[in-house]
Amino acid sequence: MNRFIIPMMMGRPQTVKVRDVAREAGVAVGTVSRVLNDHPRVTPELRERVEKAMAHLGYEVDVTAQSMRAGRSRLVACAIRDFDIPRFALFIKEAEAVLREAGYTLLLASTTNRADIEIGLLSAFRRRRVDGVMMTLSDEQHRDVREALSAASMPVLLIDRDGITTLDRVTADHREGARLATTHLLGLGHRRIAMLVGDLKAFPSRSRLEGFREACSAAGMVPHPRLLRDNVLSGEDAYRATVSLMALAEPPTALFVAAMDTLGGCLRALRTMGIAAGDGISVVAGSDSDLAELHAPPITAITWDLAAMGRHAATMLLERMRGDEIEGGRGLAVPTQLIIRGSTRPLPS
Amino acid sequence: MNRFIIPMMMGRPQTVKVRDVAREAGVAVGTVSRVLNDHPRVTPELRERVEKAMAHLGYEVDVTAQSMRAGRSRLVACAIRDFDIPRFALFIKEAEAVLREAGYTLLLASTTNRADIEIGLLSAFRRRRVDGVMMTLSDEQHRDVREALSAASMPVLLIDRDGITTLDRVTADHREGARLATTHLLGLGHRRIAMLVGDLKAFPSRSRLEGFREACSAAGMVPHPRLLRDNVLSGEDAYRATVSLMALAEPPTALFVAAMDTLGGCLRALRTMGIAAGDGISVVAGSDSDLAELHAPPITAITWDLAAMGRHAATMLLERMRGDEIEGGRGLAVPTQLIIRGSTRPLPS
DNA sequence: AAGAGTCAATGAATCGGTTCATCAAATGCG
DNA sequence: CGCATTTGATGAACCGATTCATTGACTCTT
Repeated sequence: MNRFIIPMMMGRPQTVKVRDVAREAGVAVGTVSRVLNDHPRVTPELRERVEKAMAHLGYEVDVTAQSMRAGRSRLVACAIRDFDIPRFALFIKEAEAVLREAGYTLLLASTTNRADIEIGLLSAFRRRRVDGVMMTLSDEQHRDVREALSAASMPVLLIDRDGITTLDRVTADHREGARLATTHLLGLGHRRIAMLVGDLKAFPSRSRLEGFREACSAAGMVPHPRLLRDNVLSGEDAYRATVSLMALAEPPTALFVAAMDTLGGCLRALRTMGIAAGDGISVVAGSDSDLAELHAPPITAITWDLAAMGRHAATMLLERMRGDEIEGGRGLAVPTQLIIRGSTRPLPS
Repeated sequence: MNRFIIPMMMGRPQTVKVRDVAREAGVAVGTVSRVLNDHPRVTPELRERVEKAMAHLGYEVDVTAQSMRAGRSRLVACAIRDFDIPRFALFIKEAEAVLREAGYTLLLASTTNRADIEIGLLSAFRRRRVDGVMMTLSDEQHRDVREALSAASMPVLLIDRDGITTLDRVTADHREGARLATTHLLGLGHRRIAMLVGDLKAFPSRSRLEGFREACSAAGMVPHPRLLRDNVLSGEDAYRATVSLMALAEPPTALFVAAMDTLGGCLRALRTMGIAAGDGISVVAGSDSDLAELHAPPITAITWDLAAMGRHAATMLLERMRGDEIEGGRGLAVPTQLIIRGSTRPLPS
């Protein structure tokens, strides 16, 4: 005898809807909705009946439909230039925890530090009715980016950027960190101090350079332009920059590797060239890491609380999304400190 | 003369809708939708008129509304136990790039390696009508988790987990990596080999232990149970485990720090105790890093291509989401290799 | 007991797209 | 030319929740 062949369930999986729950419980759809949203004026008796029906049918609310009706999505987008940077992960982790606690889900995208992608993402976020955005910018002065930001229609918070004062910003005090590091090197007698720094269009590098220059002029010293290398963004960049610096006729006696996550490239170059950090040359890292701490000798480094940055960013964005009336953009700077280790030594006289 | 006070625009920002575009272009709403979705049968003349109207009004589709109608969201969720792990960031970065290319947006959440959170996230993802999920699991055998997975209603891909063969899995060949590392140590004459490993309920640690045991029995050697430390999940755990191991009456002559991202803690402990890696004790790291490469001496380490894992995971999930009829779950294992460096030396006889 | 006021529950309208049955016009064919 | 077929456009219905004007029942007041 033939068996009927049961066809694969195709297309939209049939889900349980409020309508179904309402029918099961013998109430109106509006009542089910009120139960769902904890409306204060629902009799316990009905509430229980509805909840029983929901459990029985395995009902789950459709967030998409809620979003459409409410005009908000309970999504927060985070776009950073490259989340391959280990320490940024800490920022995201903390921000996500705070946001999830508040009922939001995190959307993630990477901008590759390109203005066109930043603009594209902003519009993609808007199309998704995202409730808030936290992001880095490749160039705060970029005309089209600024235009896209002002057309954003949802709160935007800048991560480690300080150029647009109408927006909320969470930064680290890189200027002070760089000033401390440079002052430390100057105090040890160093004068030929090389600096490896990232993209000077963006806040962190720009303010690190400021701090560097500030310390130099406080010591009555003019930094040598040939010892400044900008656009150092990756380990490979740092490797090349270090090699070329050490090949100079008058090589630096100290290296300030200020860009994030580039210490490895620099140390690799020094090792290849047979130069010992600390002994042959003093080295300061712009951001601390296991690598800096556990290197031999351990590397003097600047540090700050990235977890706190993540928490603050999420909290400030939540306030904006709640619609709190806050005047203008707020800037919050997390302090930086210098951890002095064995890689920075007095210049031999 | 009094000025009228213009009230702040409150509530829902009035957006341009297809209806408005249709009116502006003098066509039906259905036609605008067909232009939006590149329907083949639209005369170029009309298409142009509609596109002009969209540009003129600054129209942007509402992805939420599209999602609701279509029953899919073009969202892919990624939930991993802790994205503070630097190398995982690489996985996510590559996966996100592939997914974005295909028109999907990445949702991110961290599970803290807790089964209840994993279950909660699965249902949150379902409520958001997420199209696909990639995730780690704290315990593949956990009853409730398996139940939640089978009720998932969207494709789920496991990241570095291999226990549920009905699902797609992307793993690294940790077993082979551990086997290579252990064989290497045994070949150098080591017999008291300590192993620091994570949660044995999860695939990576379990299969590392298998590889370790396999190499041991191939050498006719029985590993000493007191030298095995599991549940080493953080740098602090590794620190404590190392200290306690080295304080044994018969301390190990080699340390296999197999858990991810725990090498730092181990090296910190050794430094504190005045033991030199390589010289006093041989050390192998379960995953490579700048720290391993640039340490003095450089640390022998297992490595694999996490970027490729990310790409594969995204690609396989995309195939599932396209609805390709694929039999059962597919398992893809990325190969691991051992990089031998100075931290592993022959046992002095 | 009539009128005013509360309180719960109802269900039609709404959010902003997409789909598809339907229709009109254009084309093909003998 | 007449009939069948194809093509392009139309707009009502729909996706699944929430909202709010409305209704009916009940409680106070006087």
